[in-house]
Amino acid sequence: MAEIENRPSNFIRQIIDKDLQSGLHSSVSTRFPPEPNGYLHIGHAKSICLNFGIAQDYQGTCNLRFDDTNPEKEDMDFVNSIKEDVSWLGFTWQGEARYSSNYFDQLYMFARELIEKGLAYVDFSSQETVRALRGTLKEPGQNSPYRDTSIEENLAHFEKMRAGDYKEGECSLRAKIDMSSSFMCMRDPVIYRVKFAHHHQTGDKWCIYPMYDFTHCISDAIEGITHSLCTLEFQDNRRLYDWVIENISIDCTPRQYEFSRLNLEYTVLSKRKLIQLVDDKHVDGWDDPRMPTIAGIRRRGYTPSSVREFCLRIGVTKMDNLVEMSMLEACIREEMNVSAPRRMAVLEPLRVVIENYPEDQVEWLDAINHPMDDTMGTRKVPFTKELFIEREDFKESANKKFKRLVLEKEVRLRNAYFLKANRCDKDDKGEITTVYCTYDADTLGKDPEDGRKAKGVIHWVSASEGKPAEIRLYDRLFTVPNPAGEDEFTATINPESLIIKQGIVEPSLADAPIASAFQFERTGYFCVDKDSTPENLVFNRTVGLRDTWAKQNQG
RNA sequence: UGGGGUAUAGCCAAGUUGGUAAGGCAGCGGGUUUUGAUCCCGCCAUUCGUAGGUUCGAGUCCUGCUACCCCAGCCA
Repeated sequence: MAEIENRPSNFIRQIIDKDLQSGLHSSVSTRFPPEPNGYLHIGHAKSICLNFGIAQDYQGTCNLRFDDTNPEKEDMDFVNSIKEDVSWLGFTWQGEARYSSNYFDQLYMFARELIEKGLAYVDFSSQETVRALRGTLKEPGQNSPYRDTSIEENLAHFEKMRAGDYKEGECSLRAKIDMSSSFMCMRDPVIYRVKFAHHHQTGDKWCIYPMYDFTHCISDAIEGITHSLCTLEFQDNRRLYDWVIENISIDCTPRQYEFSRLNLEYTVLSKRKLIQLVDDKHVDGWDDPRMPTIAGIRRRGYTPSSVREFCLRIGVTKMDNLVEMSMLEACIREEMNVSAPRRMAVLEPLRVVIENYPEDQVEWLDAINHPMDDTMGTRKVPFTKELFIEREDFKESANKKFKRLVLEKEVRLRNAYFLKANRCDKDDKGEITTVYCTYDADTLGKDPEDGRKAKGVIHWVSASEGKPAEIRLYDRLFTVPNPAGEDEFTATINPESLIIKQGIVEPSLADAPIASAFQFERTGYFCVDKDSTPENLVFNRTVGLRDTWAKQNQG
């Protein structure tokens, strides 16, 4: 109960509260209704969390319904991936997954009912004519010459449509509403069209398919949906939704409410653009970790609970929005901070030789797996004469603000000893190749007795015992906050959205299972990519650690 | 004067009968720290798109204006 009280309310929950209090409804039923013509993305997650979250909190139900009225664009691969993604997010739909196509027979009969009431007619006008007669935003439309065909003839035509006697585009069934309506969707909308297409659910049974506006409301009513939640662009369509429900014989009155869709900075969330990114090979596929798809963010290392938390935090309103990426990142950092075991990994290795350390000695030092959680225990980390440190953690000279290794100065090697840099080698290009150091054997697990202080703490990995690993670092996919607003959004793709490092990781990481997650101390949260093998370890950086120092030094 | 919507901090967002602007993210100070992380402490809207009006009192009510989003698929 307390959990429910902690849920942020929103205008939809307030409507539900009222409907429950007034007795309009005694229980709540929602549905998540994707068209199986693409992969789900973080925007869908918002809708999923809304619909399933309401069902959970009000002890109601939420159906998964595939809005599959356009077979040419849909297929089973998409329905399967959608089921997988909804499940991954942690939600369970009521009963079996539904399909709008389950209702094709009923839909057909309701269409007949409309014809019988004189509220629908078969129009043989060409699509061009239909468009021309529809009028414009500011001018009313004109009636179709087929608008006054008799009910009997319309019934016969519709039957012939179903029988396959008419070609695609030859005619359509239109609701007879109002050609002068200020709502364009009410100007005698097409509700059935001819399509000789194979359907993934109904096969070749049908050659006419109902349109969204006719199908959705009826499907909701059939399923007993009380609150039908969709995005803002359907606000006008609500008039048609209500018109259909009012004019057919069905004893359920679902209500549609619209909320604003999610927009996320530095990415795109439209199906068309996502398809383009994949088809034009700007990314490696639907599950590329840079993609805002559920599959992509999952592979990137986001957890279901972090995505749910994000959806909770962004709220539900009717306001157009462009949410900052930092909102999403904060959710996964917060979770990983408490759950991810710490490890050491060097992304860009620089060789360190400890001159006063025995040649072939390997010391297995204890390292704590989590600074705030003793139950996560410890592990052994090998310490040897040659180590790798992060290239950016060493400078020949630096100012006081540089809390890392500097010639003649001392730092603490994380989980190990104090280390002092004596000199370094460079190649012909002036690039530092090796740093020669000495360590203080009396500083393991304690500070030096003479009170010396380390300039900082840096991570490291044994050169001989560490494992090479491919480390994939990701940056925003686009260089502008709102690529969708550009003339050609692909022109703003960030060429450095993926940077691959050949790093070295501590040996305990060698057998980490795919998808397992860690904090690589000082560099971020990482997970094992599906490409990873024992011979070729691959890690994805989910998100970096918060780095106030780097920010301040950017100017 | 087509219609439908939306305007509260850099971003997201509470604010429901008018009573004196929640919270989160980001940011900024300071403390702790063997992660420049975490954690802790403090700061961050005299003002709610704008101009008027009503009122003792307006983010909430009224009027005008402005900006932005959506609608002319046999897509959803």
